Amino acid sequence: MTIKDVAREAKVSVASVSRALNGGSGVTAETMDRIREVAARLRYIPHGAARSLITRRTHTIGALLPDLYGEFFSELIRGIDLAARTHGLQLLVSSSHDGAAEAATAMHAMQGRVDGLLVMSPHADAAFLRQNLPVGLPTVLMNTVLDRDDYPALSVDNGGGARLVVEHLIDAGYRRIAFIQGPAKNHDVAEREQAYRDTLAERAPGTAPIVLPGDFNEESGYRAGRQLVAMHPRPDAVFAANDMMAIGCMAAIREAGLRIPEDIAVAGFDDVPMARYVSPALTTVGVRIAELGKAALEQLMTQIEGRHDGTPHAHVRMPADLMIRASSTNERSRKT
Amino acid sequence: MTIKDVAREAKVSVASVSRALNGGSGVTAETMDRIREVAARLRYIPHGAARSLITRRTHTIGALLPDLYGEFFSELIRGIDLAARTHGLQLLVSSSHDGAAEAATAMHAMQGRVDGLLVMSPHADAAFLRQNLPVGLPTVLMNTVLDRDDYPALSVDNGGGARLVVEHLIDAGYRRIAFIQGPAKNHDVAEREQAYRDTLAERAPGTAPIVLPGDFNEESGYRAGRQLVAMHPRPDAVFAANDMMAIGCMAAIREAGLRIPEDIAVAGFDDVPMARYVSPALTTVGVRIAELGKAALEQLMTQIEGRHDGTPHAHVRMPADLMIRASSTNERSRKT
DNA sequence: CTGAAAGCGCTTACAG
DNA sequence: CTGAAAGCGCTTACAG
Repeated sequence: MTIKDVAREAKVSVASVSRALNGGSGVTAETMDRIREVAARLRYIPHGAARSLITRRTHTIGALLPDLYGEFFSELIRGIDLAARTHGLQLLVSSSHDGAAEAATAMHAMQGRVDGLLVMSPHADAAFLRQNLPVGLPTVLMNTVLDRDDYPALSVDNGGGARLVVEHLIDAGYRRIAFIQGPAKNHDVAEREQAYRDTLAERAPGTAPIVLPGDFNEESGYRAGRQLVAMHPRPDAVFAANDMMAIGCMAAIREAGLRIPEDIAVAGFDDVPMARYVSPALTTVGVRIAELGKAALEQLMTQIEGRHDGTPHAHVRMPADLMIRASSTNERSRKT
Repeated sequence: MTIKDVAREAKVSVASVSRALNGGSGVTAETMDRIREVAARLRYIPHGAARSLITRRTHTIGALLPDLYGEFFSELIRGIDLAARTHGLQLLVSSSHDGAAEAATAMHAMQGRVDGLLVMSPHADAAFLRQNLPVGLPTVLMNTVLDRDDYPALSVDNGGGARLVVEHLIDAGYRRIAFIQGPAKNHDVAEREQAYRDTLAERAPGTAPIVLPGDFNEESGYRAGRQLVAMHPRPDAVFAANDMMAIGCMAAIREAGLRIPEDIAVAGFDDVPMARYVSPALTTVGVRIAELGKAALEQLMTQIEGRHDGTPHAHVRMPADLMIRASSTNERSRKT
């Protein structure tokens, strides 16, 4: 069932069918009606690949993400999808690029299938991108390690968010503040840890950083919590690099018979929906993930539509908001 | 940068370039090496749409979903994506088809872009599908209203899961069991409600069903909870059509100064990750969503590869598991 | 092994 | 307004 079948059945050329079905300029009303009637009757649907080949437009954007699973990516995809819909775009997603080779393959697979690319990848350093991105394909980077480059980039303000948490804990009177790390090479985590160390040094000089390993999963937070409660002196607050670890850590603290936040305050990062529901509710950093996705897509659209003015692309930081909840607000606050 | 550029630079025909880059059978090792070297140097990447047009393969499958957001869809997409990766397939997602027209447009947009389609849509009745699905495109239905048709279908065993919940509550001694509905025209909800009514009639004859409206959002569960606690006689258990409403309902019960499960037991449906973390932990039905996605994709693959034997497609029900947690296990159980 | 040619399904100048 | 023709970038029989 192709445009030829419609043309034959309607007794016109394929050119007329094409015109009738694409707005109809250049055909009489009668011709158009007849063609449309035939197309509908034959259930003709234009072939996307063929159309893309000639129009150079796919009305699709690609999203290369480390994963599709979990609160964070669910929310990110939602933001991207919502914005994409307002532009009439489809979404081609690709995930789990464990290695650089896989990430490269995924990028290549986008060639000729998308009008632009949204990339969030731990492999996305400058050399890798230059080597593997289809040339000329508009691209926007998300949560990238690049501070400024040929590509526009948007990131969560990890440093700013972490700073707000540590300042809040210090203001609430906590001093021995531990940090639970995320995956080793994760750039977001590195920024959060750096801000933790810097803020501690600035606002509570003389207090030593206490850093525990983690991997973003709840279990690693639980393990860190077990270590934590056994320390001498015991930390009186813990800042986990994400919410799931903070929640795992809370379980370990409770198991040890300690109270939150009286004995140990807990804070996380991300503000996943669950953060509001755990008990006590978790103090955390809201990162407006959907907004990040939306902003990235809008930035991509200005590139696709050629509206970018050629100036170097700034690296936009999405603001992070401190969400103070019960896990860090001691009624009998030590300060004041 | 097309295959022609590579051919010119390597001083061969485009046919040889094509052969060298697709496995290399039919070219000498030297020719192949030279061509590949040139292709790499020129950073040539084949144009996906052009290749799809001639090979009739896109190595992409489409997923039409009502939404991309939330635990359920996140998990579903994860299952689909994981399975797709093992087959080397990309994923084209489309969501939020509020109306039938939008759903039709989304289906049409898949034509020529995917090798097969996974459809989960409230608009997916038989007539609509026959009218709008690209003819000849392998399709698998998920959570459909169709019991058996020309399309293979997979669903959560809503009835079985709901039955398990109600039986469990009755066995635990609860009798005045209320049900909180989901969105009006949702077929999953209808199946759950029917099983609730049936099981109640069978296992606790004479007890009247108590049905409250809801829309799957937490707030509607909260509102239902407020109604619930004000009833005379007050229900002693509530079964919400999904977990988020159950969680909202729990908040209302607690606010009324009542205990869970001593005064009112609560159960949900879905087993979202959060269900384990609320306090008390929520009794619910685990629906193996990722497995549903994976099974749907595998079913689609047998169709795409022409392995289907032509017999009518069965409607597969994915088993649902009762997860008994503290929200329904009264220490001082009335029965025993 | 290698290349010229046809063709996938469409759109769009170009004539008439 | 309408149609014949070229062409998008690729693959694959078909000859040589």
